[in-house]
Amino acid sequence: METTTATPWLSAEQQRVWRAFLGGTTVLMDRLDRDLRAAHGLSMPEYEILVRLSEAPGRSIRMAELADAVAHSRSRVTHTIARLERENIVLRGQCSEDGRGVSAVLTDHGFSVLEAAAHTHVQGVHDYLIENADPADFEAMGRIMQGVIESLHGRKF
Amino acid sequence: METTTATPWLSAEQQRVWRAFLGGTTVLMDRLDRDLRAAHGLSMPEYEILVRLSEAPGRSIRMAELADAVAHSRSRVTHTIARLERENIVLRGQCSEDGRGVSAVLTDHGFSVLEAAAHTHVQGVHDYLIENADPADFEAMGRIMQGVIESLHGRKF
DNA sequence: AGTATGTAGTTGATCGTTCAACGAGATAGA
DNA sequence: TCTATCTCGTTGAACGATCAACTACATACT
Repeated sequence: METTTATPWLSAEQQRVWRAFLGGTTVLMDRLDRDLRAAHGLSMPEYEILVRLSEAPGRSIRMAELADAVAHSRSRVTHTIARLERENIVLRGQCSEDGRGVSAVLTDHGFSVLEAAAHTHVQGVHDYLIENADPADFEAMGRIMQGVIESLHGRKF
Repeated sequence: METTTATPWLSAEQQRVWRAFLGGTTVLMDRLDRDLRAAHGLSMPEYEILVRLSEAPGRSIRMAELADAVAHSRSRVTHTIARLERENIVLRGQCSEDGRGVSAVLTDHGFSVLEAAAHTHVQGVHDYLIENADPADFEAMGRIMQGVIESLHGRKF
């Protein structure tokens, strides 16, 4: 007789946690995004990209690498960088060593926008997430999400 | 002398956790969404709405209440329900007791779509998230996200 | 009753993301 | 060298979310 693998249903408790996760990430991301937009005209995805650029040598990263770092599609990064370029926050540079390569570079203006935005963002993360969280719980969440990344994103980040 | 409240910077460890959270939710949601779309033509937001409807008395919830339950704007819910209505998964009903009220109702066809989708979804949540997570860590994440919801979503969910 | 204010839900424009298709340069094999 | 095949990055169309404006009904006040 054949054994069909039954779908492993979630326990009531697991379901409760999963829903809290869904709802929590929704309101948290939404709020951080709104705060950033209101104060600096920057969306969360844009902000994340700028952070990566600011930390890279030469404040410059190749498009594909950038896409991988923030886990967005290449197309998405192309569009996002195009928008940021229009605002003079980043610029595109030809990549030496690879004729196809294009790298995004954070401008000085972009860097100062990011510096300002970082305050808003970090304050939000602190107030909405860290403030009322038990540090041990916070660590636990880190372990879990790190595991998720490793299993779904081919061991990156 | 005046004391300006300094931005409470994140520790290296907190930053590590926060980035894992950002990256993890991105790849996790993306994957769950893709699985659902590929197998049942349903997005995550759509799926969440159907779950709420399926649990409600009469498989029916008023638009505003639904919007609040999934933490989406009313406009967004209107559009989403409109799409689902086109596919005969939900239908709109006039709400008795309130002339303005409209309630979304899950159709029988919608219910069977949801039943099928639930297998895919739950399997995903299990495989990508729960499987390799320590149960205590998982509980910890639940506490944190519950706290986030309570502070940002006016104590709902 | 009549007016003002608030809430429910919708609409259409705009903006950001996804998707499929593409051009161009790199890489590997015959 | 020639020709696959792969990766890089872009493009434009389609789709979904956001936003401001709006209609219609409800509620509260006078």
